[in-house]
Amino acid sequence: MMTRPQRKNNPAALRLRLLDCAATLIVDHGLPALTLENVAREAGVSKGGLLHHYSSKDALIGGLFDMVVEWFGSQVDAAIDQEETRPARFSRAYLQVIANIDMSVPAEKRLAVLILMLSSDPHYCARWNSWVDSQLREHQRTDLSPMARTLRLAADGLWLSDLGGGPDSVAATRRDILQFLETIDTGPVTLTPNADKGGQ
Amino acid sequence: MMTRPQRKNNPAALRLRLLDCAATLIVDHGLPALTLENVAREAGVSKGGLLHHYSSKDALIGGLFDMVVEWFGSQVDAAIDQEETRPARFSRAYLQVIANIDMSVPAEKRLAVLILMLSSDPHYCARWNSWVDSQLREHQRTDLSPMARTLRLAADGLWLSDLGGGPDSVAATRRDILQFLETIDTGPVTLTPNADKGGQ
DNA sequence: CCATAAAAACCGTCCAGACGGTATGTTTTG
DNA sequence: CAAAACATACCGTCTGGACGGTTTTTATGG
Repeated sequence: MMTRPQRKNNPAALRLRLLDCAATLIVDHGLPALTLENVAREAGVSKGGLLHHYSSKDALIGGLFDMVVEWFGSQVDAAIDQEETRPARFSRAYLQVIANIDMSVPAEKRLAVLILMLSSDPHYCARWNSWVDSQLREHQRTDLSPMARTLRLAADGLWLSDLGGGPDSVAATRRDILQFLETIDTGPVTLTPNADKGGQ
Repeated sequence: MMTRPQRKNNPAALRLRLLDCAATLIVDHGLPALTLENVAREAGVSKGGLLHHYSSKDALIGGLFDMVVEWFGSQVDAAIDQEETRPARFSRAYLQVIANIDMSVPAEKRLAVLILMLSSDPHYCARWNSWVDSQLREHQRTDLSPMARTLRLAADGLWLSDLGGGPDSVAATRRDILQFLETIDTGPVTLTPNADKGGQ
């Protein structure tokens, strides 16, 4: 009755494992550690086996990118406020997901990979931007305010800080920041209309 | 009377040019483009010439790091609010410097390099963190608030966005964000003490 | 149920190119 | 002329990936 009759070799699982090992390698030992041999060894297969599923290193990285973006997207979707009308709905979820990342959990290390890829390859930068744009279009009613932007920027900063183990990666200070961001949320969101210094 | 009698070969200038070319290469073509050959060619010297001044690739990157941090530090110092008592004095300057970066100016591209280095090498992460820590210690009277942290986080996000040409790298939206951050600055900075949801 | 053939999954080896670095010149400067 | 500033040639290593072989799975037909 099982859909997968439990074969000895499980290609789908191996593909996942390959991506996970690649992510782990990058996070734990930096980008240069991402070699085909290392990934293959870590996943317990030969280089030939790896190249069978991902016909080139670029294909592997591309698959990794897709996986991470999809995972992040699903996390944000799950964290999105139910209240349809709440301002910065998407951006708040975006922040929550990033803020709640626990780098000690292997699966969540994946997200750190994204920063690496974004900062390394302009190509993935463009793909990431287009993803964010599409999400923003989807939530244009709630997430085009400067506050929403600020929330996302702070999230990105937190994200970056996570990677380097900066002072903001400590749980306590992180709670303070989230609390503060909540106050500016529920606070006076309307910009003072007498902002006159709008030069150019 | 001039201190540098205009020699045909100017080692000091070449060292600067080497670092600048390295930065430009990284920003324009990603980290993997940073090879000794590329840097040397871009700077118009041979690889031997490059290795004469920076005896290894690590030495080159280290010099690049030092240059960028020093440049950023001087920029922040110059942008620091004169008013001694103003809250988030340092963090606001930090934000201003990053927000005013014009990536079309070659010299300012250097800053983008920092992100790359921070996200690549834990070693430079630590050095950067220690720099920030020292600055924070220096401004502990004004820059330890959650708001100050938030300002810096948003600045980092903006910084990251600059690198990838994200939606927040546009000058107009950037002005909006800065304006918004100013409002939360002058607004009610005191946290509501009845924040009870401090679970975990 | 079994035989068998084909396709998919996987392995181990080898190679060309790139890259960091060395060693040894050659020119310029003081 | 001595030392610094550069150039040229070269080497060892690593890595991506091509290639042919081997095992496992699946499809087919009786």
